[in-house]
Amino acid sequence: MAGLRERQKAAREKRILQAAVTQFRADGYRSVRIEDLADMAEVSVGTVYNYYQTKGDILIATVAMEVEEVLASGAHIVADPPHGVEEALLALIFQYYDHSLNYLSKEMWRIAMALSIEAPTTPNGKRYADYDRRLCAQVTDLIRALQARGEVVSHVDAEALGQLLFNNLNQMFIEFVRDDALALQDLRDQVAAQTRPIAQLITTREVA
Amino acid sequence: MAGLRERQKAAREKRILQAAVTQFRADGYRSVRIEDLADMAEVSVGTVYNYYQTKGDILIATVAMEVEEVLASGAHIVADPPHGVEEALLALIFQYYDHSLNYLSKEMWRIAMALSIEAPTTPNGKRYADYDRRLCAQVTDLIRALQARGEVVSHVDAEALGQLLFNNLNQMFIEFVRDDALALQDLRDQVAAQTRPIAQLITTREVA
DNA sequence: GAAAAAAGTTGAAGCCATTCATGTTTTAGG
DNA sequence: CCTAAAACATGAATGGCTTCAACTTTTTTC
Repeated sequence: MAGLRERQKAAREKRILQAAVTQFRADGYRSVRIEDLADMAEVSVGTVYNYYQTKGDILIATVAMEVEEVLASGAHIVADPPHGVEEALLALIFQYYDHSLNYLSKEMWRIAMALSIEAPTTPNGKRYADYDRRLCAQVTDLIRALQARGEVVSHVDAEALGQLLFNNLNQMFIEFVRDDALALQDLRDQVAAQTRPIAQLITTREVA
Repeated sequence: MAGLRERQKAAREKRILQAAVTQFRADGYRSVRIEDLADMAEVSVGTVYNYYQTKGDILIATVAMEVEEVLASGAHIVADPPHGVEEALLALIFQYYDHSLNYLSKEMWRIAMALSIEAPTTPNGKRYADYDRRLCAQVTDLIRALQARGEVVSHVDAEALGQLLFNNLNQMFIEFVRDDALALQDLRDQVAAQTRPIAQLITTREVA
């Protein structure tokens, strides 16, 4: 069985993360001070820094929970995609989008993305970049699956196309979180409009 | 003629910006303190803040110079694109890329991008977002020009495709500046691989 | 079960972007 | 030219993230 020390550590880390998820959503990342988290988690400021290297680290930890869920949902779609190239691609993309605000606010996404760009060599930055890579791989995998089913023409480069579509959906997501006025439906509509022409171009044609 | 006050103001602003360009490149944005810029520009810290709202503002002002040049170069290509869809698209994209490190370091780009995502409602954030919009419009314009010349099939949605290609090149540029080890040539190769298949798909075929 | 060692906690101090009350320089009016 | 008003410069003070030397608690050893 785990020693006392180990249990206390786990409990403290959990309390800090819980405080962060609650406070960041309620008051906004910026106005939450480390001292607030420390108070709510009933530890000292110094202790917060024993568990997380920076304030941004705490945020990334909350983002990580969300992305892990998104990746898991995405895997189901890749394993058994809907029929039709457009339908399958949009199912995966919309899955990402619809999930994205479950635990996180737009502000939290903004800061997390900014961090990953600004400080790419930190553990945080790498972690976020790695999630991007896995999401991108999932899009590529979907295209491969559609090729295997004969729905996508076999001669297109699945990897290049997967990257292109992922980069687009990712950039559009950035625009979505940048503008608080933009609704999820707007995002869906725009990305659908961008993805559809590509879907049509790569769909296998009946050889009449 | 301009009054003394006006001339002094212009001179101070110029000295501050000059100090910023020099110091940010030499020592890195992060390690340059406002006090350093103030010293080099021979003004006080408070004065720096009379000319720029935040440290990020000063950075964005340096980025703005670069982007204006890039847009101007891009306009030439759009006005008279090389022949061939792939050639024309890559000419424009590579123009952007090759220009990008003239005055700015990768770190400066990273911070500027992070700022524009993190604080989208500030004048800075909006300014950067606006540059993105203009660059995107340029890609779209190029596609329209190629359609007008009959090189791109007329039925594709130039705007949707322009956005898709721009989002891709932009995202790839983010990855480029995120990784100090990545060379300009790597970026060019990767984006070429992603753009080429699309170029082929939208190129007008001879009707045999 | 007592003492030494290991592991972890603590909060005051340091650092730096940013603000603001005060002082100084320039302009405009007479 | 002199003065009032406007515009601007100044740098000490503020606030919040982060660090670190001193202190506690837990574990290990005998």
